[in-house]
Amino acid sequence: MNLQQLRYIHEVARRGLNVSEAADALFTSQPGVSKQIKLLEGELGIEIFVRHGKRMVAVTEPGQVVLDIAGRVLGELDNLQQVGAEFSSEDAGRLSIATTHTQARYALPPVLRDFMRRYPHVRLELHQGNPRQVCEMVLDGSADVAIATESIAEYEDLVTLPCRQWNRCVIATPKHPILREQPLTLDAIARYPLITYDDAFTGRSQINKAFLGRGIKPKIVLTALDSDVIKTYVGMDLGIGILTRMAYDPVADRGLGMIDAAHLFESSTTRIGLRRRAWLRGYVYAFIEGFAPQLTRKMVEIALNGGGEDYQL
Amino acid sequence: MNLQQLRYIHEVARRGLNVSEAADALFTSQPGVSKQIKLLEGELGIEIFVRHGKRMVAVTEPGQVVLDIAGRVLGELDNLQQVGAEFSSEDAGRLSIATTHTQARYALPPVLRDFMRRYPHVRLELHQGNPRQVCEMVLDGSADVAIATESIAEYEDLVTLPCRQWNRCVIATPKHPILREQPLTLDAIARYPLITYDDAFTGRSQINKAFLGRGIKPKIVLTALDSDVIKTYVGMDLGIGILTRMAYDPVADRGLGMIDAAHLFESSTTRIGLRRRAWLRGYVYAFIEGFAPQLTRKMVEIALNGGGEDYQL
DNA sequence: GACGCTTACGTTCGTCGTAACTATT
DNA sequence: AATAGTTACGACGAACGTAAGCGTC
Repeated sequence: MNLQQLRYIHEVARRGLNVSEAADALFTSQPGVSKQIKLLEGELGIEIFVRHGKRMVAVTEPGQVVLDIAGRVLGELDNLQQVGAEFSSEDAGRLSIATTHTQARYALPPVLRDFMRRYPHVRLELHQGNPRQVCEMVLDGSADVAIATESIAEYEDLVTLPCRQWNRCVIATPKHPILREQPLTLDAIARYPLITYDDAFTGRSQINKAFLGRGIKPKIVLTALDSDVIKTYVGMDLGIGILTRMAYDPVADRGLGMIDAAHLFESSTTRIGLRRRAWLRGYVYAFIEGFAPQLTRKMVEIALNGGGEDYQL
Repeated sequence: MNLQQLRYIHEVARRGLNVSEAADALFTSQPGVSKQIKLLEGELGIEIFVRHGKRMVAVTEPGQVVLDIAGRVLGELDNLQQVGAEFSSEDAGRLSIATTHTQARYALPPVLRDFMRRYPHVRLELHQGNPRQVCEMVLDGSADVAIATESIAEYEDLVTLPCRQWNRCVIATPKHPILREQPLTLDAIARYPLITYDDAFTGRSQINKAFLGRGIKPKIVLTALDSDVIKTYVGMDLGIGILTRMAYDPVADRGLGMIDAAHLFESSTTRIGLRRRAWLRGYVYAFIEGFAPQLTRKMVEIALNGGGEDYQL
C-alpha cells in the first residue's frame, strides 16, 4: 500500500469513475493508475470499484469505506505540507478564499486590505463561485476557506462557523415614493415591481419566506446573481430593489435612494467553511479573526476537530 | 513524501529518539531510516528532531505537529487493513483484548464463551497488563480493545466508554465474626488485619477514600495484584479480604465466607477503551455489546468519531 | 469506429542494505 | 572503547510510460 494508490482511487472516484481522466489530472499514464488500483484491491482483498466488463460503473460498499479513509489520509497529508510551510516561513505563503460575489465585493475588501498590510508576503487568491462550488473548492483543497451565506452547511467534511448577521434594504430611484414610507411594510414593497437575487443565492429564501408569511405575492420582474446587476436595473427604474444592506454605499450609489428593511426580513448569517480536521496556517486564523472577531484561534481549532470531547455516557 | 517516512519518524519518536532501535523494530537498516527522515525534513522544509551533533535529543515544535499528524495517518492505514479484512471474510479474523487480571479472570469468561460460540473463526487474544500497559497496547495497535477500571481516561487518543458498575465484598474464613456483623460497618472491618489490592489497581482508591472519609486507618497487612492471591491468604486466616464482588464464587470459594460491602464504598466503573477514529470489525462491536449491552454499535461509532456534531456557536 | 480499460515489456528512478567513516559518551 | 549516526555505493525492485490488445457503447 502506498500514497499514490490512495491518490489514484480518490481521484478516480472524484472524476466519476473515469480512470483516463483521473490519470490525466494526476499527470501520469492511465495503465499505471489501473494497475495500482488493482494492486491495492489485491492487497486489501476487496474490490473497491464495481466493473462491468472493463468499465468501472460503481463503488462497492467496502470501496466507499476505503475511499472515505483515503480522503482523510490525503487531507492529513495536505496538513503536513501546511505545517512545513508554516514553520519554515511563518508570514509567507498563500491564502485562498472561495466566496460569492456579494462577499467578495462588499464584505471582504476592508478585511483583506488590513490583512495584506499585516501579511505582505502572503499571496492572496480569491475564487468566486456559487455556494456549492465554493464548498467544493475547500473540500478538494484548492481553497483554504469558504465564505458564503447559505446551503453551506450540507457537507459532512465541512466545518462551518457563523461570522456575521446581516439584513436587507430597499433601494429605488431617488424620488421614488417607497423611500417615504414610514414605517416601511411588506405590503408597500409589494405594490411595485421588484428586483432581487436569484433563488439559489444570498438569502433569497428569507425574502420569499417573509412575503409568503403575510400571504403576499410580490411582482418579481428580474432576479440577478449579484448586487451590482440589481442596482443597475433599479437605476433604470425597472423596479425597486431588495438588497443586502452592506451593498449600498451612500457615496458610490448616490444615484439611488435607500431605506432600511431589517424589520421585515429574518436576518441571514454569513458563514465561514473549513475542511474538517484541516491544519491551518497562522495567518489563516488571523484572517478569520479579522473577518469575524469573535472567532478566535482557539474556538476555530476546537470546531475543526469536532470538539474532541470525551463521551461519558 | 511517502508512508515509510511517516512510519520511521513515528517509530523513532516512540522509541525515545533512538534511530537504531526504531530501525530494528521496523526490520530495516539504521542508515535507511536516518536518510528517509532527512529527506522528509528536507521536503517539508523543517526539522522534526533536534540534534546534538549526531544524536537526536528532542522533538521540535513543528516536529510534534508532524508526528501527531503522522500518527493519525498511520492509524487510518490500520483502519484500511481492517476494512479489507472485514469485507473479505466477515466472520473470521482476530480479536485482541488487553485487560487486567480481574476482568480476564472474572468478568470476561462468560462473555468470551458466548463470543467464541458465535464467531468460531475469530482468533481470540487476551493480553494481561496493568491499566497503563493496557491502554498503550490499544494505542499502538497491538490490541483492539482495552478493558480496565481506572486511570484509563488520561489519553487523548483513547476513547473510553463506561461498561459496568461494581462494588466490593468482604471475605473471611467461614467462622470469622466479621461475617455476622449486621449491618457491616467500616469500623468493624478496621478491627481486623486487612488484605486487599495494590495501590495502582482495580479501584483501590475507592477503598482508601472510604476509610479516610471516616478518619479510620485500617491495618493493611498485605496488598496483592490480583483477587486470587487475596483469597489464598484470607484462606490462611492472615486477615480478612476486601474484594471485587464478582471475584467471589459461592461454589468455587466454599472454603471462604462472604458478606457484601457495597454500601460502604463508592462503586467503581469498568471502562472499555478504543483507539480514537478506529475502524472496527463487525465482531468487535458484537463483543462490546456482549460485554456491555447498552453500548450498541451506533453509540460506539459516535463516540469513536468524537461525536462529529456541527459547531454552531 | 471511437472510447476506455487491460496486458506486456523495457527503462528509470527510488529504496534498501552493506561497509567504511565520524562523532558522542 | 563502545555506542550511535552519517556518508558512500552498489543491487534490487517497484513504478512508470509506451505500445499493442480486447470490450463496451
